[in-house]
Amino acid sequence: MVRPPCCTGLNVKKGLWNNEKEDAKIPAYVSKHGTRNWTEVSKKAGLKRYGKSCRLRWTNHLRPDLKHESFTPEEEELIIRLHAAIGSRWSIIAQQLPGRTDSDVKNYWNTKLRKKLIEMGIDPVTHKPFSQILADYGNIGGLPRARTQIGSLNRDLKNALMFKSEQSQIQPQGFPKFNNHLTSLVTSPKIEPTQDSLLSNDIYNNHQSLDLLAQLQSIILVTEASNCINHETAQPQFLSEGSCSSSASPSPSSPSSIANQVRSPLSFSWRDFLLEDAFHGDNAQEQEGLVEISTNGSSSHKQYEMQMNVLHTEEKQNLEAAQEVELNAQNNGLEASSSSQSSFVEVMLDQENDTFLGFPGLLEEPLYY
DNA sequence: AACCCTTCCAACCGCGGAAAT
DNA sequence: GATTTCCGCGGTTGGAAGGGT
Repeated sequence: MVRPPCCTGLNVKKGLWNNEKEDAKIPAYVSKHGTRNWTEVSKKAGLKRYGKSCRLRWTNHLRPDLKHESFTPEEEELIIRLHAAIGSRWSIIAQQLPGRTDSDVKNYWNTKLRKKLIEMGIDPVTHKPFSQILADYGNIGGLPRARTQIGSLNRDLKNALMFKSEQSQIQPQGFPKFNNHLTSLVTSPKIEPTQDSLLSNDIYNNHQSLDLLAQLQSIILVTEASNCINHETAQPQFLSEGSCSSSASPSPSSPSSIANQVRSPLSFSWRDFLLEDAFHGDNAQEQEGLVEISTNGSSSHKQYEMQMNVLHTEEKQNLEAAQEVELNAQNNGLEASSSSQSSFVEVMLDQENDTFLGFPGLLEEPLYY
């Protein structure tokens, strides 16, 4: 007993939506019946399109709340920063940009921002200057733990190196001269903004955005923490000793697509590398807390439910409670069939106003925009 | 005017998870 | 529980548009 196929026998149309009558049918139907079932929308609105195609047309073009003007510098900055924090999770990034779709953001990144960063000498994947990557590339070669992690430089780096080699002006430190609005941005919240910088408008200057960044970074950590719990034995070389529950065993019943990604020894990831440092936090001066993050053990990042319960270490009761939860988390990790897992990460907090500063080691280094 | 090249973006594709049956 | 469809996401691509020669 299975669902009947929705579109068999239908003479389904593909390609551009250049017929205004087609476009008009979707909003008319959606306003009456909503967007719950796109197959129904397609059928009942009389469109010879797959429901999926109708949904795409609606979400990317016909939705009344969409912005159609070009991206503002502020939006541009936000995209770059969020991309630095969470990578190409366009739907999450787009949620922070009212009126923009994931497709908008993705296209804008691929056509404009990526190139812009490359021309500035910044690797759009790691958000670090190519010169620093090269330096690190040399340094990392000497580190025992990283010997097998370094593969080849990515295509962008190569392109940029070619691009830079064509430039007659070479900057002393290997940094290009910046001449656009991104020039003076420094992303670390710990660094004082210069007067002429755009940090006055910077997202780091309001706590709401800091919270957002915290959540987004948590996605990375939750994802990796989940990997850690489920697949520690499979990928021990990417995670520091002690950063995971050592008693956790892989969970065959809940395979994670992220965790299952085969990480070739040759495919070096800066995110993995930085994350590894994040678990080595050594910031005695910073007030540290514990962030409890609950996951449902599912593989996709969108499935995670996060609780950002900050527990100050100085509050003994909370700490004891946190330790108890941690213990439970470890126990849960032992259960392959457990539907709920927990893990802990350290965070840095601003003691005065109790706001999120970052994860130890993760964003301590400034980004170079 | 014709051709070529680049840019841009709308749409498609494939995947994984959820939901329906 | 098995099977199929639906939905949402990120990556990729085809082709229109624009600019240069």
